[in-house]
Amino acid sequence: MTSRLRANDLLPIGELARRTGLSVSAIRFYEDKRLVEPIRTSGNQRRFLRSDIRRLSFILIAQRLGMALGEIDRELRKLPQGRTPTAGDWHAISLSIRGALDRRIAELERMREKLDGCIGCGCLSLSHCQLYNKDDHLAAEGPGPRKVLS
Amino acid sequence: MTSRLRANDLLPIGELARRTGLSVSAIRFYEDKRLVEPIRTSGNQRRFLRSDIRRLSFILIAQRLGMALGEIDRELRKLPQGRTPTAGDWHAISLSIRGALDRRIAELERMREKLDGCIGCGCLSLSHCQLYNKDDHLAAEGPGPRKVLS
DNA sequence: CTGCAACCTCAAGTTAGATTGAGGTCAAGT
DNA sequence: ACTTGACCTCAATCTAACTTGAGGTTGCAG
Repeated sequence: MTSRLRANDLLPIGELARRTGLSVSAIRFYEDKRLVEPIRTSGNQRRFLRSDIRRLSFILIAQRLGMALGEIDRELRKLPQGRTPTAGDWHAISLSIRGALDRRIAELERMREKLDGCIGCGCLSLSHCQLYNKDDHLAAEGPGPRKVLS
Repeated sequence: MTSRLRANDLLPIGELARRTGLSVSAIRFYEDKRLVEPIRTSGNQRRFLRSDIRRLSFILIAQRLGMALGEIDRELRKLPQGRTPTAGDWHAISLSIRGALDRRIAELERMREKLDGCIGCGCLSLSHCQLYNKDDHLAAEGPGPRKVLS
């Protein structure tokens, strides 16, 4: 409870885990995927910037919105290199995921309409049912039968 | 092009694959998971009922709605044993997945509202942001950090 | 009756997103 | 100096949803 862990304001991995709710192993995994890039102490221990808390929070939020780590990475790369992101930087990224969210909702709503048509006719038949339409491939989420739906 | 493959109206696996757009291996995989239960010829080849086309179509549709095979299995088990499902049977199941779809859309809409709050404040901070709220664990879809979000 | 496509089984590989474990090091308190 | 907890790496394991491949059989057309 004593040592204030100031030391240039860098956080060890356990601290970051505590503050984000992520597990230590998950954070290391994200480093592997280059979603965070901590510096190292002379003793080879990771040290994170305070702004990485927000970075990891963003990852958690984006995942809940259904984004894959790859997409999240792409968003995060829009952040400025070299300087700590400002509220404005995060704001821009938030707007971008708001767009993704809108599209996902719209997709599901289209599915719902089609399903309603199907409930009406009771069909569920590949040859007639609108629900099975390879062209609007909404299957961006979840594994699914890869060959067929991707 | 000659042999009519009537023979009691049973379909070999390749036919079923052709008609559903699934791969042969995927259908075998689904049999493994007991999502379809074909009978066998004396030579140990699978033979499917015509109604299995619809059954597999349902699987495809439900997957696009974001359902996992396990859930889909649970739905399919509501179908009558022993007799070929009627349009009414499928209708009931469609209603049930319509409910699931509604819930998913509602969840995403709640996320959107929260995100809007966040865009307003530009925070994305775990300690203040509503978006990070462990209690409404919407993370029913996609992998995500299991320990944290499930 | 032969050829060949379509079928069979079973084991291993794939991707995403992590977790778990073994074996070892670092650093802070006493 | 010692102990202990936090940290390190690296390899293996897990789930979902399949695919791929090896090696072998079936069944229908000619």
